[in-house]
Amino acid sequence: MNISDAATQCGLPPKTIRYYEDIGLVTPGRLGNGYRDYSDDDLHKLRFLQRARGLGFSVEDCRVLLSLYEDRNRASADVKEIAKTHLTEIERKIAELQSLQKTLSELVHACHGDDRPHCPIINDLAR
Amino acid sequence: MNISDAATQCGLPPKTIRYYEDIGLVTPGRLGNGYRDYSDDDLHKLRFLQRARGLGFSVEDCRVLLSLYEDRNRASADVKEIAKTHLTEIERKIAELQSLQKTLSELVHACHGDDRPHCPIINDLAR
DNA sequence: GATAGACCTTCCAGCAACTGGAAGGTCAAG
DNA sequence: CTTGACCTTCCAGTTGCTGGAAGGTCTATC
Repeated sequence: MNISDAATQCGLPPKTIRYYEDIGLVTPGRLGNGYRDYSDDDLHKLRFLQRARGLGFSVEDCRVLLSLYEDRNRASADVKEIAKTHLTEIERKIAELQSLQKTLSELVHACHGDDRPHCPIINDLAR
Repeated sequence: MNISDAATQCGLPPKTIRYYEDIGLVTPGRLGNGYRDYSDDDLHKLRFLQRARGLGFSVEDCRVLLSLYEDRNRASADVKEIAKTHLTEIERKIAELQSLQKTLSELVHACHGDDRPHCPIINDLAR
């Protein structure tokens, strides 16, 4: 299967799929004309990557997850550890954004938003 | 005032301050020996940038906010518009992260995390 | 005056994870 | 036999810094 069909199947753009090959995540075979040729196994890995990236795992996490995916003797503890660490990071980011959201929404509410120069947002930034 | 003192005053690393000069945000004067010399006005701008970046505004937003900060005839509506757009974006990110958080915490809970290979996390990624 | 250490300068490279575009090869249809 | 849609590689750009190298300057001490 060529790259654009593979792209359609896994939901990743061809550019991204080539990039994943560059960094050694999924290396397809090649046809005589030099075109990439994706096997079912390659497609499974690409879909796996698409899902894992969609859940916000870093590409390096994905690399490890992919190797665990392929390892029939993996310990689920290894997978869980990565996911837990990632989850903690997500929760940290949520808290950080919620704090920004609170401050910003207060400022936005306090600002009249008319044609006059007085502006609590600017005043807060300048304090 | 030299760059490392300015850095202490505004809470930004010297490298970042130089970078802001590179991209035309705050351009200090120079002493005879070529060293940067930060005025009070420069310091106000740097502190403004530090706050605005801390609230998650992009550097390009900061550039506009800084020009509004310096514009005595600004309309507060222009400031409010930028802040509102940014706020919306933050709220979008929070929602996105909360969705990831929900999915991931379910998966983490479902995974035994022992030395056996069975793993709901991997299974979900591979589905 | 020499020297050490702490500054300062510029410039170049790299991070994450792609994305866009150029230049050129290949293939199927009409 | 040409058109258009693929494919290939390679290089550059994105965001917002950050690290490091190579070299100049300043101050204190010996």
